[in-house]
Amino acid sequence: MPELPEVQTIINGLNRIVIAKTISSIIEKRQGTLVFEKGLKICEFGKIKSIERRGKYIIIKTSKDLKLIVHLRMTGKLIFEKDLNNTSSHSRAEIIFSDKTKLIFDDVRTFGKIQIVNSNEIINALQKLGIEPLSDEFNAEYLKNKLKNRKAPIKNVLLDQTVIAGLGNIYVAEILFRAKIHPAIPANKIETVSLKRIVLETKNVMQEAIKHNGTTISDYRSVEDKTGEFQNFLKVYSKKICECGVEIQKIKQAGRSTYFCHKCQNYET
DNA sequence: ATTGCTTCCTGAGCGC
DNA sequence: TGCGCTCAGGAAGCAA
Repeated sequence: MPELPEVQTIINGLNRIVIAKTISSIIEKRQGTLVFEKGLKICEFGKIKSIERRGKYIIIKTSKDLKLIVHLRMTGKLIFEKDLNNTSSHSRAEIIFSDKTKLIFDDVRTFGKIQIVNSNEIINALQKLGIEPLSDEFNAEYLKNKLKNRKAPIKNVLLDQTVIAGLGNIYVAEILFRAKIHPAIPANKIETVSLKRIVLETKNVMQEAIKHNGTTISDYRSVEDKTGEFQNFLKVYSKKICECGVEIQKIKQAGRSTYFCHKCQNYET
């Protein structure tokens, strides 16, 4: 499931491969994958001018003042393909370039979408996003302020994209393990010294995961169709035994599985 | 304002 | 081999 490091890896790949290519057409292979801004008239898509990330969103800007806003959700992939005759098993949309290459949006579970809007259009979901975990503004003070009225478990609140943009289930588990924080502690009960560890480990985990091209548990692939390597560095997510020798606990929080070590992650604020 | 439940969807893995 | 069941989960929409 693509989270910030996977999305960043994809963007790095796109910037190597498809920047400046001219889009000749975009083909929808499964209805509902492409979402056009209401009333938008498109004559030409233009050239790919820039590719940026915000949270888990990929924002592709073109020379014809359009934005393609891609969200991969659970199983979405953007795979570059040199042969127009080739496709993939779950191709949902294909961005065709004038040089007879294409970018395939492949998505098994079909939750992913590509929104196509005017470059000046402000997307509600993007506007509501919290700050980027790798920015300097993400610090203990920011977190303390954001969490002060949140009594939900810290695990759930860290997954809230309006608090921090880009974390998902795998990385939150790893961050809380490294910060030695129990996932069920109410967010507003966590002391500043612990918040500082969360901030530090969030940045560490994000940087290390980007360095290793993200985490592939099952579906995630880079633009070049390669797996990430950070799965080799995971300490708790989908693990059975902690490195301390104790059995990893698996619980449900807000409908999602949480992995943690009850010995290393004490229920202390 | 905050929280949690449901929904979308397909394929893998499991027991029988 | 194949059937039916459970699980995986990001975020929108909704009710409380």
